[in-house]
Amino acid sequence: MPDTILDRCKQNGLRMTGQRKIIAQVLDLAKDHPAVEELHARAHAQDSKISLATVYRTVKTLEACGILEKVEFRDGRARYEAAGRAHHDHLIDVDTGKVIEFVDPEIEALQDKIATKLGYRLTGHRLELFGVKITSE
Amino acid sequence: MPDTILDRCKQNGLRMTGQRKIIAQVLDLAKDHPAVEELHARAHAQDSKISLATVYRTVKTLEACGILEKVEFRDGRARYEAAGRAHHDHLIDVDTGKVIEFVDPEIEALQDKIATKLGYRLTGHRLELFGVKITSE
DNA sequence: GTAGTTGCAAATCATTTGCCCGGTC
DNA sequence: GACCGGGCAAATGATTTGCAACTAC
Repeated sequence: MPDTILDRCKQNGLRMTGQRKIIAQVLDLAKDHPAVEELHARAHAQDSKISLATVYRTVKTLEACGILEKVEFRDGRARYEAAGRAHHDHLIDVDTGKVIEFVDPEIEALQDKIATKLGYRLTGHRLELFGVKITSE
Repeated sequence: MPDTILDRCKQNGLRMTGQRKIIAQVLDLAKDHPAVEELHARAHAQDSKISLATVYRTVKTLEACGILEKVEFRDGRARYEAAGRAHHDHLIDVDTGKVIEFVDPEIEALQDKIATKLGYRLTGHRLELFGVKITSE
């Protein structure tokens, strides 16, 4: 079982204030991909003293530490997810906005192969598939 | 040789004003992926009467017509490229910001297969690889 | 004790829009 | 000539920042 966000913050020597603890917990519990505004709403529910600016500052700090990864879908808002988990990609339901995570070893290998062929070593990648549910019509 | 942006605008029954002609030409000549601000700079160089708002309105119109596709890299600015060309993906040089386009039939097929396995029919996709140039060290 | 954090409000940045004028079909 | 498109400046939405008060280490 991987460390919690809180653990990883401590490992990075971050000063753990009350608001950071709450934000870390919200992130740990989030099974979806909440935008910053949504993170703030959840954190604010635990402690009404947490400001939106603090949430923005915190996710930015955690991203800089490599604890979070920023993902941007098509709605102009940034979302964050825990980094360092097994790599995975996203399939986005264009009707509902629902995000489905998946991993496919074949496609991972292919991405590396392509980059190498082009003379590059990958430092990151992002694959987003947009689609509609197949209905048995 | 595919139609020019101007041709495709006419085919879509768009009213071709002077500013739209210039913007279409700038887009045809662009071999890179200029952000809107940059498109405006180039168009403005041809006719100093073209406003930024017009460029925004024009790219949005062309996107709605399926003439352009919006691509968003990691700097928060929207970029556009001609749609309807052969599908391709992007490799972004993390040191220089340079964008390399590539196509790989294997990865295209795999994307479809994965979506189908998950119960979806693809309506769009985006693959961005971030990497550093391999130097013969 | 002190440097790192926070809240609040004002500032930025990219993008959009209202309004009224001008040009295209 | 009607209607769409354009310029300008003000509005918007997401995110950032200056500053003074606060707090974890």
